[in-house]
Amino acid sequence: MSHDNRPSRPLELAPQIANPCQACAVRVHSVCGALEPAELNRLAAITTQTEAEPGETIFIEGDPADHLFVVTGGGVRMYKLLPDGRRQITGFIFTGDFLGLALYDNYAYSAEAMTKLQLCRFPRRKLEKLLDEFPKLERRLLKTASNELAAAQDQMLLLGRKTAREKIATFLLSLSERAIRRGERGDVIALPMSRGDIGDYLGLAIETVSRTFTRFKKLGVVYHSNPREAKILDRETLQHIAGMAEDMSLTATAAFRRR
Amino acid sequence: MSHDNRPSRPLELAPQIANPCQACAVRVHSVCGALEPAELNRLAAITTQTEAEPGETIFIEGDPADHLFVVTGGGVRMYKLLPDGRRQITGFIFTGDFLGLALYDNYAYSAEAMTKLQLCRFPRRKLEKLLDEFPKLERRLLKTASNELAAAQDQMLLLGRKTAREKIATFLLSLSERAIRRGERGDVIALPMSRGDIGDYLGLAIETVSRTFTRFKKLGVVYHSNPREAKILDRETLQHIAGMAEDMSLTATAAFRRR
DNA sequence: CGGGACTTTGAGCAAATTCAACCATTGTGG
DNA sequence: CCACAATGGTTGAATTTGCTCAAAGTCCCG
Repeated sequence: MSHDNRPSRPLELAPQIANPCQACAVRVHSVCGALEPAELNRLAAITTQTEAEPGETIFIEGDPADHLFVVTGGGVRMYKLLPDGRRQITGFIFTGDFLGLALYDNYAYSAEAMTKLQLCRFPRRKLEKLLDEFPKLERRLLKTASNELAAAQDQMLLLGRKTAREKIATFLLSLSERAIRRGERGDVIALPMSRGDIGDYLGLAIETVSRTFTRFKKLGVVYHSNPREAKILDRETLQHIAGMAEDMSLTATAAFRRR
Repeated sequence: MSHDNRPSRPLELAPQIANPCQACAVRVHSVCGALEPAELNRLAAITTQTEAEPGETIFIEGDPADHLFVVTGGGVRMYKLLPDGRRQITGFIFTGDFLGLALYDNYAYSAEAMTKLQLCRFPRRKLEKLLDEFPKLERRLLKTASNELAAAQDQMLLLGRKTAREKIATFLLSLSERAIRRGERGDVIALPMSRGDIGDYLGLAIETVSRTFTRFKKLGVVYHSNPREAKILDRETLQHIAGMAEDMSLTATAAFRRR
């Protein structure tokens, strides 16, 4: 258990030799992509590159929200806890994603590295100053927030109204879509998170996650070479199981049904 | 069923005699509060005041997101549907709240009037132009989005990990806190939504909502003079049942527990 | 080779849902 | 003004989904 690893320390490397943002591979996918190369210097000036080990805590719910982050490599789980230890993972974050979007004084959730992690860290105060200067950046952040809000609503639908099978199917498909969006192949999916993480993300017990995976495997829908990888064999069926909420915008007729 | 009432029509009143925003009672509580009285004219110029009847649809998930709204009177439910009609209510919105925060092309959810409703309607394009002009407004919107994101995460915790009793207790307390924040009394709570709405908001069957209310009543925690009103008799116990996730920031020790 | 963490599988159980009546309130037409 | 339909809410019984508890299997690392 590595929760006593408090927020990470600056990287050992010399930080500002050249502008690290210029060379950053994930820039285009992330908020930083809103800025012109010339403007990037201003961003680079307030950036500290840091790392974290698997299991290490980036910040804890309730901590003063002094920093915002961009993940430049690795995966993060965000979560909230109940006093008795029950945990809800509110999201997984991967390379290129923004972490810590909170314009309030304290983090609303905790964040932990799932894998070895590289991060860019921005002091919140300084970043807010930069927002005043570059409206483009602020607009981008607003769109990011808007995006996350939509994702959160999808997740509410999943948590509140989908069955275990539907939850797992939706989860696999959304990981697949995320991969495709990043130009990776969509059929072989890496699962950097544990069964427990998946359960706490989908509102299921760890055993239910495992059983459901097994069921999908027996159905021939998914194949696992090992627990940390899933290969989608029958996307059609998976989409069918997931409930296909995605098609809603097209059908729209269902909006007239009530239970 | 009144779902064929499509987006509402302009109010009968002469719209621009004086600046209606100047006199607006909910301004301070809402995004409009970000602007100086002088700047309000610009906002007023793109505003249309409209109304809607109970049950009337404001917009449907997937519709082009042409307008944003501020609720100036009444209550709204936002929801998403699965193709088979299962519904998840993603939030209730009341007087002073912003509706339709979506900087993308289509609404991510549907919105329906729960009560007789007054709204200010802003064309999205024009409002976005105004954002360029008034960074204050954009910052306010970003804070609003940030806020909603935090609320969405709380709701995920509730949906994924709380029991029926905890859900109902949390729901009552959050309605109470909202009322207090608005300067109303916190013990007598109006429930403008039906049991079905509450169930679809909390991820419960309608019968479970009803049974849990009855249980609370028998426990002497809550009293209902009628189904649309709840009076909190024993706030302590209610908070205890709710799981008190709110205190997390103080205790923090629980962050080290795992299941 | 052995310990530990994670995963899978099985059996029994419990919380919440479903199905089915019944009750209460409101509005309508005779 | 009353009867009664309609809507929404409550209550009960049976069922089910997913959880808990328990044990065994797998993989990784030292």
